Amino acid sequence: MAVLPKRDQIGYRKVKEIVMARIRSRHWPPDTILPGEADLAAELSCTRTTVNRAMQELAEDGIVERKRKAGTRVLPTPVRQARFTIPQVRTDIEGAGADYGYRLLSRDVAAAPGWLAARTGLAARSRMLHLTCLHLADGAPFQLEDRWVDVAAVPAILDADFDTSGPGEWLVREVPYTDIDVAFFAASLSAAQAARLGAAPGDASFVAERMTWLEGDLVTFVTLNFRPGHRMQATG
Amino acid sequence: MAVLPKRDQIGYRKVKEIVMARIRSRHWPPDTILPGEADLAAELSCTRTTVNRAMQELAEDGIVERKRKAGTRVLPTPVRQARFTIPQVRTDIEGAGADYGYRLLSRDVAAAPGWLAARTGLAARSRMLHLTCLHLADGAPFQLEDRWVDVAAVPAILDADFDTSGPGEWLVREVPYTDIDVAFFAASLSAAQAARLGAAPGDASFVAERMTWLEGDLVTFVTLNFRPGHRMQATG
DNA sequence: GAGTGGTCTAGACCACCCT
DNA sequence: GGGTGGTCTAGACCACTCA
Repeated sequence: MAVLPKRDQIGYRKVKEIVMARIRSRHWPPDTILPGEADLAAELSCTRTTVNRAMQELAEDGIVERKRKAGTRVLPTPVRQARFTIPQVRTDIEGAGADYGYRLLSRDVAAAPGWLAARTGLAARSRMLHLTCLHLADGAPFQLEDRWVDVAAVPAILDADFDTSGPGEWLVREVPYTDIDVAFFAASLSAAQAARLGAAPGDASFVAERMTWLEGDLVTFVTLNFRPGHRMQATG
Repeated sequence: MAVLPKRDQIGYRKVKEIVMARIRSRHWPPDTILPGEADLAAELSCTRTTVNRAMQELAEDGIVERKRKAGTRVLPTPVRQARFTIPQVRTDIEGAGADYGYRLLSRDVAAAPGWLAARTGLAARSRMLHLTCLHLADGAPFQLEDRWVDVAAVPAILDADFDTSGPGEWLVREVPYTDIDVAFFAASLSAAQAARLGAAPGDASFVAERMTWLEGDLVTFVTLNFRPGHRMQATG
């Protein structure tokens, strides 16, 4: 992963480091307009291309802001972002060294309920496949999945078999998508949910809610209730 | 933001589109080894540099995997990642169009408790500043903050005044950092927490836990309890 | 050993946007 | 209008890794 500079050439990683150090040391305090790329390139004896790449990454990292004529400005509050891999339950469980298990709880076809249509812009009477299933880690309930799939967008879903593996895996394998919206929140488990997760009613559950889109049309909406105690890690 | 290609030149954005389309249409199914950069460049009549940039971004997006001698491979399950901006409570509240309010609840200096030392690698007797405060939106409790700051790492913290604005803002303004670890989970509110958040004991609260590091040394550890019902959005 | 991606140079034209 | 960043070309050398 780490690539060493060949000789004593200045690379874009080194440029990034130098600029970051100057920002952190307040040599370039917040709101400072940095020297132009050409000037920096001259100072560091490299080409503008190299400086450009470094600065573009700093902009992507939320450290600086760039505008054509205005130049590159140090952001007052680094708008740090964190990334996390979108939870894929089998991978999560096996990655933790546990055995993955799966059970289909229910399957039916129905019209989209009003709340779903309202939130996603679906036509109110859209035919949806509604599935609920349970994912297990080492035999213990881990995550409860409640999923809606638009039959019009994914006709083949009606013929798929979800008795032995979940719809998430099938969808990610078979259906293209262009955008994902994710939200996370906490909710108290209902009696029915708690029973399935082997927890107590009212226990706090970490919930992920995901909408998947293909060119502006909803493909699937899923609510994932994790067993109490689950943590999601991210790094910035 | 959107930059148009100047004439009918092929740009890296266009290359990305073309490759993505071929992957989505199964012209290049999962596990396919793509043609080398030089070949693609020839086919699309552009330089290898342009293809390289496109492929690097696809790799960063989790669409393909690249290895030097092995070439570029289409990932079976796109390892999509989502990003979110690290919560900054004042920005969150004001961004939602509400008035931001703040109250300091407690302030004391103490040795690091055992659980904290164990989790962060701090020396067990480190002197820490321990603060709790409340952030309000339109006058209503929004988030309860419980923060520990290493006095050795940030001596100036003892002289800072947190009566009218929170330690988060002070730290982000005054103290450099290199890494952040974030975790999210759900927890039931204790009676004391619930009273401060104007909620009921046992209500499910969304919790963010953040550790901030400077070159391997802990700067601050903070636990943020959001009022029940709070949602965190992200986009992939 | 040899092929593939990683990165840099040197130079150019252009789009955007502030003044 | 003019300066700054955005992007492309053409060519080169090298590092990594697989066979």
